Amino acid sequence: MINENLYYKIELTARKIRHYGQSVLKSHGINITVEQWLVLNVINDNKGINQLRIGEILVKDKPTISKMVRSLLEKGFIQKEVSSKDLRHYSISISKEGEKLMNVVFPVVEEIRLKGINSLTEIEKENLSILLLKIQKNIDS
Amino acid sequence: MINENLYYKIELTARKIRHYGQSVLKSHGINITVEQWLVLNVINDNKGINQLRIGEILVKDKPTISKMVRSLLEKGFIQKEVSSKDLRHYSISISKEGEKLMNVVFPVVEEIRLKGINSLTEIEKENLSILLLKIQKNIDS
DNA sequence: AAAAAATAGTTGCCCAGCTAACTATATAAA
DNA sequence: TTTATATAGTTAGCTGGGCAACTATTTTTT
Repeated sequence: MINENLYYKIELTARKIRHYGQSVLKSHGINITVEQWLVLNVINDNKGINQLRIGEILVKDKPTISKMVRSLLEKGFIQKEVSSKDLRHYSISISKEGEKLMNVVFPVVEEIRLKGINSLTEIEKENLSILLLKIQKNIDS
Repeated sequence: MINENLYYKIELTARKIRHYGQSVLKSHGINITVEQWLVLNVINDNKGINQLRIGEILVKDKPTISKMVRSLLEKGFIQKEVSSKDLRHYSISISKEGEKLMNVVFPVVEEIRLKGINSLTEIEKENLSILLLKIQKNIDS
């Protein structure tokens, strides 16, 4: 049975997390997707970052980041200006609107994070992390 | 950092598995997606199944299954006929082409499965499974 | 200095997955 | 029996993510 397949369990868990996260954001009237939140978070941690670097951090490709940056820009949560040093780059940073949003979203994200992981001990979390990284490493090699 | 987030590790692992799986299928000249393979597999295990039930097994919604069934039908891998008992249902089964494909794909899927999981002990796999289900259960509750 | 290669980003096309609204059939209630 | 409700499936619109091909700037080679 497919449901006993370990890969499928990983995939399904990821999907449930995303789904749950999205529903909590929505219930708080927050108008961004989980993925957009991740991008916003990276930009917040790395003022003036360029798109390629965002992609490296989140392990997403250029077109994906391109589109997400555009939608965050349209929503007014970030700023994007051509880098003066190298005209191929853009320098991306959080806008004031974006900062306001971050403050609202942070506690909600914490609520989401706790919901699924709360009942795991530190050791369990560590184990889970190690096992996932082991699988990733096998695949990458 | 986002990369240390446990949710993100689960999500990233899932994405890497899918990506790797897709590339191996492609390298063997197999013209279906990983997701389509899952659907095909469920149909193969449950002759005459209807779409809703496929969705229940794979935890996917009706529109998703509807589209995937259509594309598998267009590729000639499955058959779809209205159920005589209840005209709202379709009865779906593998075609001869589909069976041929299954025979080709099975060993490839096994190769994919082993690549990531091979180095885990039975206990590790069991642990991983338990931890993932625990998270799912927390989220569902 | 001119040609070739590398880099950052965008666009277009396709599939997966979510929501909401819809059709059609079957079942339950009034 | 007619009306309401439940069920199976489809369609449409949106986002995420994958690939390939493209533009526009560097940087490297020759």
